[in-house]
Amino acid sequence: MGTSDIREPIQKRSIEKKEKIIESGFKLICKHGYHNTNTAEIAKAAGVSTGIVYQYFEDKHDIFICGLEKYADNIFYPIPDFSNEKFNKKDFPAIIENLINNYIENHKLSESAHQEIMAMTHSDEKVSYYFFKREMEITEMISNYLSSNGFSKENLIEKVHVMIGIIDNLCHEIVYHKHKEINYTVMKKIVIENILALFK
Amino acid sequence: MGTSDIREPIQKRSIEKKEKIIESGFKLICKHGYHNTNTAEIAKAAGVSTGIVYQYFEDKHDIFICGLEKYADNIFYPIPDFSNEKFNKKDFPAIIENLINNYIENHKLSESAHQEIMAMTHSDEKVSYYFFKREMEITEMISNYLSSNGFSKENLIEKVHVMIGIIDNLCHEIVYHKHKEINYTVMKKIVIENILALFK
Amino acid sequence: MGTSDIREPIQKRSIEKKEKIIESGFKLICKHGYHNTNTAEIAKAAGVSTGIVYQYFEDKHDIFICGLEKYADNIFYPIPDFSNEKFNKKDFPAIIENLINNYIENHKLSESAHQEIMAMTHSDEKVSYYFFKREMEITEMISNYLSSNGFSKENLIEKVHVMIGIIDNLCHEIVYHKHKEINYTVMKKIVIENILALFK
Amino acid sequence: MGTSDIREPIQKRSIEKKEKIIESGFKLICKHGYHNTNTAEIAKAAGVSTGIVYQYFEDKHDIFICGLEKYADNIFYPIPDFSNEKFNKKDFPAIIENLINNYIENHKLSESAHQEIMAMTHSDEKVSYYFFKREMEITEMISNYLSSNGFSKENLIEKVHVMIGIIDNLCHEIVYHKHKEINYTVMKKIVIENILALFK
DNA sequence: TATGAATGAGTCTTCATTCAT
DNA sequence: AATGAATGAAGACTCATTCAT
Repeated sequence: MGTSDIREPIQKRSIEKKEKIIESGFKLICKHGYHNTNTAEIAKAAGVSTGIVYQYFEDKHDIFICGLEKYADNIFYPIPDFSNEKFNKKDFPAIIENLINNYIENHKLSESAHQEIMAMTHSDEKVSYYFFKREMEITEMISNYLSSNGFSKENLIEKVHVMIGIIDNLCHEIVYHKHKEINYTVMKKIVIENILALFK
Repeated sequence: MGTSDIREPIQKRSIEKKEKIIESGFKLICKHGYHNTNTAEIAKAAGVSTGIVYQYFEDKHDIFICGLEKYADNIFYPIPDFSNEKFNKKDFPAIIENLINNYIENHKLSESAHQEIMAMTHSDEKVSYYFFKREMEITEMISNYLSSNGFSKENLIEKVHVMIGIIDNLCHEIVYHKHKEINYTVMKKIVIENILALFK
Repeated sequence: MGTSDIREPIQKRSIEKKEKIIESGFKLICKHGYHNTNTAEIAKAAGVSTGIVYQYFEDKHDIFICGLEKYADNIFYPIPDFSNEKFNKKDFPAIIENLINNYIENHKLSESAHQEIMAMTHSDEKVSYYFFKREMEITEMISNYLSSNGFSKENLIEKVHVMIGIIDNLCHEIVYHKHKEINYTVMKKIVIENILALFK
Repeated sequence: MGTSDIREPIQKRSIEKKEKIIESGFKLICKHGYHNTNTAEIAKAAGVSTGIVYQYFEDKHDIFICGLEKYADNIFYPIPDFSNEKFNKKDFPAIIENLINNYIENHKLSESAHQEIMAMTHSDEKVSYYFFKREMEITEMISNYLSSNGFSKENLIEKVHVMIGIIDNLCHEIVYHKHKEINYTVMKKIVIENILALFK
């Protein structure tokens, strides 16, 4: 009846428990899909009873959203390790390569999370909202970074957005080993060159 | 599983009925998601009884796979309208633009099918297999086309694959209007230039 | 998702099945209380599966309401067996006695239904609405009957309402044998005299 | 069941705490219904932890019964404010009116308690027992009072019982405003006259 | 072939009660 | 004595699949 009796844990033990549920739940959902994961499994994986789950979360969906908020940074678009210092134009290739490697690492960590989230994007407004917001945030962040390093502002947003897409695709290929016909070392090289061309 | 009692319809009426179920089912599943679509809805949309569905299909999953096989060509990677004739290098930009427009049209038609399929890709081996296979087929098809038009075979597969990814991303952006910050006309222009650069 | 997929049975078999669920459900709920009766029990008592219950009814509550609508006439206030003919003033005592006997019969039949319904009256608007409406209907029906037989219209509604209350109490006493200290034959006689005095 | 570990509080603080739980619990249960009130709410309303509840009470049901025992006097049948002095026959109407007003006050205070208790009466033997016992006690008390004031003992119990029922109904009507068609001032007048007639 | 009524296992969620602290 | 986190059994409801007709 009340709007929500969700308890916000204060004690360290409880906080850890809540974190554990988010972690286990999000992991399972990402691995097997939202609908193929039930609350009993989540509770079991987190080492708690089913009941306690509902003291910390509204419902199953809430667990997923919490996981999204918690891990999204690392899943979608890792915040580039931009030092505040200006970079030299000749370092740009290295910076791109670094960015790519970061992405790949993240994709490896997040396993299938990315795809599950993409999946829910079109049937779940909350997921969709979060995903798109995050995508734009990172686009703007990179744009600003490049802009403050002397890159032309003209169509910068669009260029960065294209770049992110390219990198994202590359990562998927590499992490999920989608096609044996593709030589990933070559592909990576091509991607870098392509991005450099993009910013001329 | 095991021996099945699935009837392969011979009569025209029956064939049409089966096709209708595939069409309705696939459409609904793509629109609302696999788990948000139930067999009753599918049957109703197809104008048949729930019972008959199980005479044509193993189970609900089977309907989706059949839809995948039937419509995937148009959803994922439309077969480029390559005439067998050689093309002139100076026509390449136009060909690319054409390819992009084709893609966009297809995405519009298939609405959210693409995302739903991607979603199931990681929890469903059959979907995954079909998707990856198809992706590679089209990559090779385009590669061959370019190769036979004088493009260097060196890393061609990889280049084409990168290109497809870029186009795919562009289409998503345009079709789903994901971000209001992005100017899609500009983005499209950038993508074309970028692809041209890719093949130098 | 749709507003309701409740099926209205057309075939005789199905209609009977729906009736059976209402009957079993209402009986159980009245006997053990709404919260002490679960859907599995209702289904079992009706000789059907739990699933089918939800094809005919919105939810458990709906079953109860249907039972209410179906049986309420007999439970609360049986429609008095008023012939259209005028009655002679000297027959009034007999008519009252008849009314009382009718009530008692009904209470016996409905067992504890009456109390369960009263119980839900204050936490369930639908039940409450139905109950009060019915109560007034019968009050007005009797008022009209008496009025058309020459009884003064002055405060007639109120008098009838008081009368109904008296009869209702008497029935409860008699049917539930609430108190061994009470001589029910005597009580009944007193009630009749009291009602006569009411209408002078 | 069996031996219990229920602690009977001795210290003043504890006694107060137990009283508070009874009060809060009984109030909530009467207001929202037994099944719509959970122990967490009761504990919260009483300003104690959920755990402590089970040191003072067997279970949730026990809280309600304790409330019943504690407050029933005021809910069901308020002890008439009979002075021991004899009353004059001509004061009888005033005494009746006083009794009625007392009842109405009590009903207003107890809100829906009465109905909730009636509700549980038929699915709960303990409640039932207590309720019926109490009802008879008050009947006898009033009977004795009237008897000692010169009223004939013949069928006195039954008459008083009928009277209590009439008053009870009146109170319900007035307190819950059940029907807008009824003029309560008139109804009250009729009831008084009716009761006077009952005792001639 | 076709229907759609029927099944019942499976899922989310609640809550009385217990227990570690 | 007290807390409130934790338990887990129980219940409402859904839906893929089967079956009587």
